[in-house]
Amino acid sequence: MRPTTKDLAKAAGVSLATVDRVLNDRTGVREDTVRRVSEAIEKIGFLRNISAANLARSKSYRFLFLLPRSGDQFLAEVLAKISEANSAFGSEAMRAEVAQIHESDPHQIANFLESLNPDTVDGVAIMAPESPQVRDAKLRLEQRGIETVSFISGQIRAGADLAAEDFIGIDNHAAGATAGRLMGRFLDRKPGKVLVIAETMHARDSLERRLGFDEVIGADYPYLTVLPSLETHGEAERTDRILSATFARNPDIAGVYILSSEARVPLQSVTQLTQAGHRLVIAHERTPFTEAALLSRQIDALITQDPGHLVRSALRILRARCDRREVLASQEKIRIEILFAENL
Amino acid sequence: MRPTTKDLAKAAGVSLATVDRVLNDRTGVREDTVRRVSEAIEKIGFLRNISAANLARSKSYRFLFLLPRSGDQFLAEVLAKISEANSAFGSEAMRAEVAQIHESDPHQIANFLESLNPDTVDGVAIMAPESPQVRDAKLRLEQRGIETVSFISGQIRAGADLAAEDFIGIDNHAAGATAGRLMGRFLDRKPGKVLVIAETMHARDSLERRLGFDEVIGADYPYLTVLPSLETHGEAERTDRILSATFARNPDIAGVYILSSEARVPLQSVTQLTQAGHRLVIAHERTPFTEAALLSRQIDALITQDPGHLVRSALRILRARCDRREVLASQEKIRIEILFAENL
DNA sequence: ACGGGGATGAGGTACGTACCTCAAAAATCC
DNA sequence: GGATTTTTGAGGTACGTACCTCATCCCCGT
Repeated sequence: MRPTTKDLAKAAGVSLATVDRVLNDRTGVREDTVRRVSEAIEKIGFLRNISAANLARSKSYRFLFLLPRSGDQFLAEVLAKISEANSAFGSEAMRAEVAQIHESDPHQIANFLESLNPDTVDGVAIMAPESPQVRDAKLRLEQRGIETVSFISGQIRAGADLAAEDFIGIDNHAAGATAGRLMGRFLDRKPGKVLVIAETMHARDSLERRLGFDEVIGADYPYLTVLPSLETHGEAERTDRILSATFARNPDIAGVYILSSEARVPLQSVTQLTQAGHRLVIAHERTPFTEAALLSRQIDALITQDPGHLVRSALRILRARCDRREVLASQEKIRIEILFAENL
Repeated sequence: MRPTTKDLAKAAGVSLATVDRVLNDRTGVREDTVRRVSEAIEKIGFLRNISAANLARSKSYRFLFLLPRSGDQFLAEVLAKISEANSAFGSEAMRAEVAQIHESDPHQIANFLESLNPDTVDGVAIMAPESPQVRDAKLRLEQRGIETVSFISGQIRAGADLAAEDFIGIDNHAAGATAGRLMGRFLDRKPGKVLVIAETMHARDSLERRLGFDEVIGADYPYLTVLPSLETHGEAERTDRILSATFARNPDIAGVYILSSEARVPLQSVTQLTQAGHRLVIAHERTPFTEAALLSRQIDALITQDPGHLVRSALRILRARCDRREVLASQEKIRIEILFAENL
């Protein structure tokens, strides 16, 4: 049997009340006594029963996902996983809600965060481009007792030694490098051009992917030329236009790297402009669309992160923070997955 | 506030005692009343508070991993993750233990399973080659109220429609196919031979990987010749011998696929016999050794499954079975991961 | 209308922890 | 040494569920 607070009290030679005072950081306990209890905790291997504690406290956790409004399929997957997590974690007294805000306006995001009430929300997972306003708002949230994490994008600095728990998502530089490696190895060893298509290059995520991509190509596949990034702005017409122009000017494009999460618009143009899949295409994120494209060989490889894992990880980390508990780092590491038709 | 049994009783117009009888499948309730309670459950969205239930029952879950004795590094990783899971799930009243048995003797395994006591063990994750004896022993265990799952290897039939919860691990056919795809795309499009090295081809896992590998190579890269599988039996000396002989006879080996989980022995031979990494090497499982080999370019790609995920998945599935709960299928799907130096 | 038996209700205790009150003991101060 | 403050103990209630007992009710067949 696991030792209980009663056992702990006996082992420490104090009463239950004092054990409670020590465990919950209440005042009015001599330092000496605290030490005796702490030693007893070590000695008998006492572990607080969190279920019982939450029951007694009748505590439940309310978390919020702050997501952009943009309607791409990857975001839809994330939303689906959030509602899935809600039913899965339902019996554990956690509830996740969603708020969607225009990502382009840092002020609006900051205002929204400012308006959150610690009585209504225990933690927020924020998916938003980094900006000083949002960073400040996050700090203030934490001061007011609301836990926060950066979700998928918007970390302060990738590759820095920021704790895994502060940012939930992949290292975009590494993701770009992985794309670069695949591109380099899949293409024949002869000169050619590589096209990079993004929704916008203003997002740090896109920049980092591009950087990682270029690094690998530059170092190991110097015979490949990576063209300047084309920006679709999510508009089908514009995409068609600039892609036809680019393909016309560069008949020797051997590979295409679509680095934004919405591959649909650019891929449709690329497919039209290219004969019978003889151009290597690498894209990001698994959605019903990209999955189908992978199976029909319109896409050769997909670099993804698991939205279900992202969501659950965010919830587990927020919850651990609320409980002032450690998380299992290896479980929360979001992997850069590579998908072919074979390992879908 | 989440509805409690009290609310449920009120909503169903019955007493707490009857609610309890219905919820816990006790006898002495009219069918009609059961229906009324069930309807009330739907109506008010009642969800049993599992923490409170386990607390009341003072139930804790004791699970067992039955693993082979063989000391390869992948197994060591699994063992490490089991002890990690023990500390992570410690506060949730689950404990995982390990028993290691010679995998070669189905009788011994069956005997061991037979000896398990439902009072001591709630569930077992079994990693063992399939055999009629073990299959029977599993059935008997389940009859005696001990839950079982196949772990990593030993599933009855891969690709069949067996529920995800019965087998925890990757589809080895797909893993082999993924290796085949990588091999085919990474090699230049010119004739060459591919060497396949296994510890033994008697295991179904190895056979399936080989099958998947051959299928892809045969279909899409007909100019490649896959040599018969070499078996190392885990012996360094023997491996050295047969590999030098094979390389001497086949100077045009362009790629090597090491399909067993212990890549160390064959890789050391391959490295010695090959000049400066101009031979493509694909291996399985991430271990300290293969990781280092990937970084030093002795291995070009690694196909892996996450041991931490395997362990946690096994525990979650066993636990859900004990609680007669559904699992979140998407969380328990073990992915076939592809690793390069870039996405380690 | 009666007995029998199954169905139901009322109420209790327990699980391990949180949080409260009040009294008693111990340490501190002057 | 006495008064004051701080620390500690004892005991209670609560959380949501499980599991137990006993009393009562209703329905059935006769």
